[in-house]
Amino acid sequence: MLEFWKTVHGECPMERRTRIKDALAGQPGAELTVRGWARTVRSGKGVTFIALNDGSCFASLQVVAEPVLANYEELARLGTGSALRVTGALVASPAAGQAVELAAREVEIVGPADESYPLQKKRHSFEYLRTIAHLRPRTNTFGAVFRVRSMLAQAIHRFFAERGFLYVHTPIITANDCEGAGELFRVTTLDMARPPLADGEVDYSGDFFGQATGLTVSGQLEGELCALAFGDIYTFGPTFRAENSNTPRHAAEFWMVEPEMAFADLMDDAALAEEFFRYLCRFVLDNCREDLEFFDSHVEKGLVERIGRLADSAFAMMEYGDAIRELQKATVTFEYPVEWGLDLQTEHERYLTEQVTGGPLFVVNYPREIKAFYMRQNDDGKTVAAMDLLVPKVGEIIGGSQREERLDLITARMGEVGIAPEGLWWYLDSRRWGSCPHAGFGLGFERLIMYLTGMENIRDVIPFPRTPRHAEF
RNA sequence: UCCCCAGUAGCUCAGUCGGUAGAGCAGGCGGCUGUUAACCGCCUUGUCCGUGGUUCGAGUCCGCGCUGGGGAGCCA
Repeated sequence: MLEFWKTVHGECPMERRTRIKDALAGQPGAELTVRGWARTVRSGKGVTFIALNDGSCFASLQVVAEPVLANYEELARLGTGSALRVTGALVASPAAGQAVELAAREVEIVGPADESYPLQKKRHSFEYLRTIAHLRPRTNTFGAVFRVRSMLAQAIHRFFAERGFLYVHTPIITANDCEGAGELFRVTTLDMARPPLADGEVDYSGDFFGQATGLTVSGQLEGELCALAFGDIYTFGPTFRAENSNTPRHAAEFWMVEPEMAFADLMDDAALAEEFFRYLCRFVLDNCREDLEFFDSHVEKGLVERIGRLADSAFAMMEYGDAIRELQKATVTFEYPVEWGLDLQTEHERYLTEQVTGGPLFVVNYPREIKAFYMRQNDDGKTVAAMDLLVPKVGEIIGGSQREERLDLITARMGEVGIAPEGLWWYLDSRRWGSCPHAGFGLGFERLIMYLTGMENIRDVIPFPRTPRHAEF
């Protein structure tokens, strides 16, 4: 390929760049070329310092430019944000603050940035940075967030791969409108100005798929089908909810991890969730240390210690019924009533995980009336084998259950809640032949990132977030 | 969707009792032998979110709208 390039262009492509992460770990004396963006430019009388960052790590490399450089005058007036190529020698830094710095021999201004560049070398509010989401990856905070996001995504695959779970790609376009997990975004090629009608309703029979379709709200049902073939599977992909939710914890487009295990019950499910969660805590401590230290000092004090405790300790578990009793004997007053049969409100969940256990807490075996049709009915006739993992600040981060594997019981339950079995014939077939106990859960990927970085708004852990009225970028 | 709060210079914010605005940063000029979001001096910058009203006079008080944030619901 290189030979081909040379015959066409007559020269080599860009010489290999050294990533700043590697340059900072290098030994003095090394000659190298780095490329990146100026974070700050400080000019003294006879020397200019440029903090150069290429996103490969949190830290910037200090480039030292002296007046002997041909374009020194230009460099001394360089604006924050400029893209540069710097070739020079790595030298031990005579000043405190960094072990090594790059003594520039040649600096090319690849892409200048003038004073109208919106990112300044000062603190900006997260709200403002959301309005310039196209530039915010170049900031300290968002650089760290998106590096951690990438590392966590890979850690998730590694966790499941190490345990023999099959990675399944479930459909993004779906005709399931009865999963009961939120409003669907419609997917259609019909003419929205003049849709075909039948009996006053939109007639989707002529639509692209011959029926009404939308974007998936969960890959669980298809995941279950694959679990009943491969044993242990997981999905990891985008999920869409058209709910008009305006909170720091909800987005219209987010990523969800959904493992599903055959021949497993609720306790197996909770055990997997706990092992998974603690693995990810340990992973970021071991692999994202520099970014975590930044979050610890600038976003949430004590973050590293909190995650460290989490990685080492067992999670608490509580029956729903015990949770109700715990709330009823609480001395604080709640806005919403506490009574067996009612769902736990955010204030209740926070009290349990923040005041009662002071850490992650599984609440299990909820009343059947407040949970989804596919959850396995317990022998008491009142509860289902559901579990929620609650964590301080973020609230519910995992929701899961053992699934109802008995055809007669799940069919009866669908009838009770008004879901037509015809639309889910394929799902019910899994209970018709070779059915077995199985269980799984859904983890909100962004909520995990929030919990492990201390970031408090989901819009700040997604590069280009989609929320009501926001689909820019 | 409901409740609460906010919107002032490019950015972060102050603005008292109603008397048409100010600081830091950014930017410009100058200074400084090595700085650490450098520092020092001087200079420039406004549809006070929009709209209607009260008033001699509104950034300030009131109504409506828009935008943002927080809380709630829904949930991951």
